[in-house]
Amino acid sequence: MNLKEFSHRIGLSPTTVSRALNGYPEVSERTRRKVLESAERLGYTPNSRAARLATGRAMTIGHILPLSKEHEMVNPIFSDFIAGAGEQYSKSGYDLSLSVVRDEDEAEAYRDLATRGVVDGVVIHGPKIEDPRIRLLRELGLPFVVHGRSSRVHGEYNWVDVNNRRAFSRATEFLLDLGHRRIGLINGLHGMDFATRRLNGYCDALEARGITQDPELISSGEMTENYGFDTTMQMLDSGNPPTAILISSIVPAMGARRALHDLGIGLGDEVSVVIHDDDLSYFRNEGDVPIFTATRSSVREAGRLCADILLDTIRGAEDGRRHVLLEADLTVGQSTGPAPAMRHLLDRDRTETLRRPQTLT
Amino acid sequence: MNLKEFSHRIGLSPTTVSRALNGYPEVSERTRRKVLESAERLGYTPNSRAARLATGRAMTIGHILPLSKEHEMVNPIFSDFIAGAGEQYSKSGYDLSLSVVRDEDEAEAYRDLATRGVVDGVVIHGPKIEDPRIRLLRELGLPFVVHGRSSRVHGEYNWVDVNNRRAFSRATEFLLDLGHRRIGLINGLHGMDFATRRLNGYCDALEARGITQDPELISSGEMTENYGFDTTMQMLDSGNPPTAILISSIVPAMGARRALHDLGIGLGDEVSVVIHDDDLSYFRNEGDVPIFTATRSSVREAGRLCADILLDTIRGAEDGRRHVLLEADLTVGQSTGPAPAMRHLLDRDRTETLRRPQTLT
DNA sequence: TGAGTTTCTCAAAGCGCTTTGGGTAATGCA
DNA sequence: TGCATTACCCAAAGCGCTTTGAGAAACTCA
Repeated sequence: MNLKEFSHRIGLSPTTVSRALNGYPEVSERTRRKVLESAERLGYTPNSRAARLATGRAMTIGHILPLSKEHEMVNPIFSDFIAGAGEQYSKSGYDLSLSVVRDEDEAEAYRDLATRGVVDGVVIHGPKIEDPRIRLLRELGLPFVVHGRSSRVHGEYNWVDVNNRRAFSRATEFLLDLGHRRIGLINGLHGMDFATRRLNGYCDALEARGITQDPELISSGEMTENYGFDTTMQMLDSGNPPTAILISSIVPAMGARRALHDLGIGLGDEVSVVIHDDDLSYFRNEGDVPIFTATRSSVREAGRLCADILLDTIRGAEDGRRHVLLEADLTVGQSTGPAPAMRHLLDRDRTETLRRPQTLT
Repeated sequence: MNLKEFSHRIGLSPTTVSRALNGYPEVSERTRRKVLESAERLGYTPNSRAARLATGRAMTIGHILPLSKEHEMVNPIFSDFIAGAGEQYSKSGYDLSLSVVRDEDEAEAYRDLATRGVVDGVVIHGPKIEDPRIRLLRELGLPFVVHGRSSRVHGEYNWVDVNNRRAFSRATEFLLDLGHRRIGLINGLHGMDFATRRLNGYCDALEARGITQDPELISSGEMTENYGFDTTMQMLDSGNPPTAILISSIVPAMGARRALHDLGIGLGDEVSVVIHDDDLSYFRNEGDVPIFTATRSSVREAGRLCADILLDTIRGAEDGRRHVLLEADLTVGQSTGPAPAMRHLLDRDRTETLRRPQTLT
C-alpha cells in the first residue's frame, strides 16, 4: 500500500498523512494519533526509496571493509565496533551499509558512496598514519568520523580514539616496576596509526628509564592468533629472550599463551604478559582477577560514540569537529609478576631451561 | 551533477544516456563508449536513490543481527560470513544493509525491511529448530536464503549448510576408533539447528557402538572462549571425566586448551580434542599438521554461496529453491591420540593426578 | 530514387514520497 | 455579530532516475 491509497482510505490528504507521520507541527495531535493508529492497523509504512529521493537524505551510514589479496581478513574488532554503532543507528532510524571491497578499490568505493548518494556519512576504520581517506572525504564533502586518529593529518576532524600512547607507556612502566628489563612488543600492523602510538608509548617508557630498545623485541603484524604464537616463539627462542611481553590484542595473546605453553614456560611467573583488551564479546578477559593484566577499552563503546558523533554532525547540530579520547586503565591480572631474578644466571643454557616442563604451580 | 545536466553537456538526451549506462541494446556501441567515457571524465554517477525509486529495486541485501540483553554478542563467524557474502554483492553491484536490533524486535525488523522497500532479499543467520523467520519471510514475499537449515520447517527454501550431522558422527567415530569411550561434546547454543544436528551426529556414532550418552558430557552454550574454558574445567573436574572432547568451534576450543593447560593435562595425549573449524581468518588452524584435529568448512565460502543463490533468486533466474550441503572433511591434527589405557587405573585419586604438572613431552 | 528496414534518439509519463504555498474551517476577541 | 487569528488541510510541484511509445535518421535494396 502506498501513501495515496492509505490516505484515501482514512479520508485524509497525502500531505496531512505525511506530516502526521513525520512529526510536523501543522497537524493536530488528534489527527496524528489517528493516522499512526491507522497505519499500524492497516500495515502502512512509507516506502523509504521514495522518501530518500524526496528528502535527499539517504538515512544510511556507510562502512567500508577493505580486503586485500594477501590478508583477506575481517578483524574481530570490526564486528564489535559495528554492533555498537549499529545499535545507535537503529535508535535514530538510520540504516547501516557495509561495502566489502578490494583494498585497491577503497578510495573509489568512498567516492562511489558519495556520488551515488546512498549514504549520509561514513566511518573510517583502521586509520593509517597520514591517512589519505580523510582528505578524500573532505573533498567529497561527506560527513565522517574516524575510529582512531591519523597522525600528520592537519586540520580538525571527528574522531574517537583510545589513548594508546598513554596506555602502552603505563603498561610498560608497570612491567619496568616489576623489574623487567627486556620487554617485547607484539604490535599491530606497521603503518597503522594505533600501532605507532602504542610503539611510541612503549619507547617513551623505556627511554625514561634509560633502556635502549631492541628491534628484535619489537614486531608488527596482522593481529591473528598465529601471529601471536609465531612471534612469541621467535622472541623466546632468541639468545636473549624477553621476560615480559606487551601484546596489542587478546587474539594474538592467545597465540602467545599457546607458545609459552608449548615451550613449558610459565605465564605470569617466568614470562609476564600485558595485553590491550578491546573487550571483545567472544573473548572476555574475565574473572575476579582477570586472566591477563590489561589496558582495557571497549571497542563496542567506541562504536556507539562514533555513531553518536557522526549522527550529530549529519543533523548539523555540531560543527563536525568533535573528538573523544578514551583512557584505557590498567587492570592487573594473573599474567604478570616480578621479573625472575635468577633469569640472568641461566643465560648460557637458556634453551634447555626454557624447554623443560613447567615446574611451578 | 545529475542526469539532465550531464546528458545536456554531452549533447544527448537523458534517455539515451540512461540506456547507454544500463547496457540497453537500443544504443550504438560508439555512443555507449562515448557516454561511459564522458561519465568517467566528468565524474557523473547516477544517483542510486532515484534509480531505486524508478526501478523499484533496492539493489541491496539485508542482514539482521539480533542482540539480546543477556548475551550481547557478535559472533566471529558472522564477520567472516559477511566478508564472503559482501564480496559477491560488490561484484554484482549490490549493497549490503546490516540492521542491529534487539532480539525481541527481530521479526519486526524483517517486516520493516520488506515494507520500507530497502532490500530485495535477506539472509537468515543462525536458524533455530522450526525457525519462525522462514514462515515470516514467505508471508512477506521477500526472497531469502538461510545460512544453515531449520528442522521441522516444511516446504522448500534456499539454504547453504554444512553437513553437521555427518561431520560430528565422523569425528566421534574417529575418537571411538582411537579407543576413547568417554567423549564430551561442547556444543553451540541449545535450540540452534546446527547444534542439534551436531548432537545427533554425536549420539548416532555413540549408539552405533553401543555406548550410552552421559548428559554430564554434553553441554550447550554461546561459543565463547570462556564457555570453552568453564565447560572443560567442569567436565574434567567430575568423578568420571572424558578422555576426549568434541568442540563446536575454534573459539571455545581455545578456552578448552587453556583449561587443559591450567590443569596440567596434555592435549592430544591425555585428552584428545576434535573441533569444528569454520576457517575463521583470525584463527587459522594452520600447520603441516594442524593444531587441532578438525572437521573444516569455510564459513566465508558459505557466505559466497549464500550470496550467489540469493542474487540468482532475486534475478528470477532460479525458482528459489536451491540448496548446497557442504561436507566438512576430517583432518587429523596434533590434538588427538589413542585413549590413555592406564586412565582407568587411576580413577580413585584422579583429582590429584590431574592437577599434577604435565610430565610428558 | 523511393519504399521498406534498421538503427538510433527523444519527449513525456511515471516511481512514491516530501514540502511549498495557498485555502478553508474553527477559534478568539471586541 | 464581524473581523482577525489560529489551526488544519489540500493540490500540485518537485526529487533524479527509468522506460514507454513514437519519431527521425541512416541504411538497404530493387
